[in-house]
Amino acid sequence: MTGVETLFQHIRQAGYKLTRPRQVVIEVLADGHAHMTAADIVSAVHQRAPDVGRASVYRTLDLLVRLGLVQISTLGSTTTTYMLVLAHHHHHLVCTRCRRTVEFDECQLAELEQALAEQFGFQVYGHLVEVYGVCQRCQGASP
Amino acid sequence: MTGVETLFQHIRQAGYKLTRPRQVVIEVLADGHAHMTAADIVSAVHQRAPDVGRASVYRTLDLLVRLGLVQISTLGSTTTTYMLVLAHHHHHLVCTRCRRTVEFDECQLAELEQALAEQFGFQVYGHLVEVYGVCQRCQGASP
DNA sequence: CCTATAATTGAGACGATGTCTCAATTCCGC
DNA sequence: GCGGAATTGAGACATCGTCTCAATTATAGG
Ligand SMILES: [Mn+2]
Ligand SMILES: [Mn+2]
Ligand SMILES: [Zn+2]
Ligand SMILES: [Zn+2]
Repeated sequence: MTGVETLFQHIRQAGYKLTRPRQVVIEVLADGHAHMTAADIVSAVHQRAPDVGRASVYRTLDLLVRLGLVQISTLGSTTTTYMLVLAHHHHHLVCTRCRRTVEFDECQLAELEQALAEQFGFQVYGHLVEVYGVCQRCQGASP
Repeated sequence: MTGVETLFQHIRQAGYKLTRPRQVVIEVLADGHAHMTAADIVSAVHQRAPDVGRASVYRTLDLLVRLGLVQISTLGSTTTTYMLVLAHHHHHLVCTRCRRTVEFDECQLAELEQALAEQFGFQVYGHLVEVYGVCQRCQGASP
C-alpha cells in the first residue's frame, strides 16, 4: 500500500539486506518533506532510531541513489538534497540570486528518455530538470 | 573575440570589480575541460597565479553562479562541478551504478523556458537536464 | 527453529570541502 | 594620482562526507 513497502522490496530484489538503518532512512524520506539535506535526514533518522549511525545513513543514501530510488538535486547551489523518485514528479525554476524556487509539473521528457534508452542501451529510470533565472523580486535589486 | 571578454564585461556591468582572481578563474573555466570540481579549479588557478587565495576562488564561483554565468552540475552524485553557461550546450545521460556519462545535444526546452518566464515573471538564462539510468555494461553485473 | 556466514553496522578518527574574520591590498571613479 | 569602498589572502575554523575494523545482524539452508 504505502510506497515504502515497494522500496523495501527493491532493496531485497537487488540482493541487499533489509536492515534497520535502511528501513528508517526510507521511512524518513517518505514521511519528510522533499529536498532534505543529508544532515536533515541524519537528524530525522536519529529521532526515530537514535542507535542508527551517521555513516549508515550516508551509505544508505548512496545505495538508494545507485539503485535509482532516490535522486540528488542541488537547486542550483552546492547544497545537495535528496528526494524519492517515486514522489510527485515535478521540476524547479530557481532564482540564482535569492534561491527562491518555483515548482512546475510540465514535463515532456518521456520521448527523450525513450530515445536515449534506445540509442545508448541504457535502462532509464528518471531525470532531473532545473531552470535558472532571476525572479521578479530580484530583478530590480542591485546584483 | 574569446568569450572570456564577454564574461569580464558582465562582471563590470553588474557593478563588480574586475579583479585578478576573478579574471583567472574565468580563464581557467574557459580553457579547462568542463565539469571541473572546485578543487580542480583551485589548483588550475594556482598554476597561473600562485598568489590567488583559495577563498577567492570559491567567492568568485559563487558570484559567477549568482550572475548566471556558471552552472553547477552534479551528474547524479554529490560531487559538484562547474561549467560555463556559454560553453557548448548539452546534457547528460548518467549511469548511477558506475557514473559513466554520455553527452547529448537534444534540447527542446526553449519553449518551456519561454512559458516559465512569462508565467512566473522570471528572467530565464539557463537550465540543467540530467537523465538517469543503468548503462549497458552495468545491467548484467550484480547490483 | 537454529546455525553458519557474509553483509552490514556504529563509533569515531580522519580527510575533504567550504566558510569566516580581519588587516592589508586593489580596483576604479573622480 | 587619490580616496575609499570593494575585495583579497591567510589560515583558523566549521561542516560535510569517508574510512577502518571489531561487533552485530539479516538471511539462506538444514
Ligand atoms: Mn520540489
Ligand atoms: Mn558534459
Ligand atoms: Zn530571487
Ligand atoms: Zn554503468
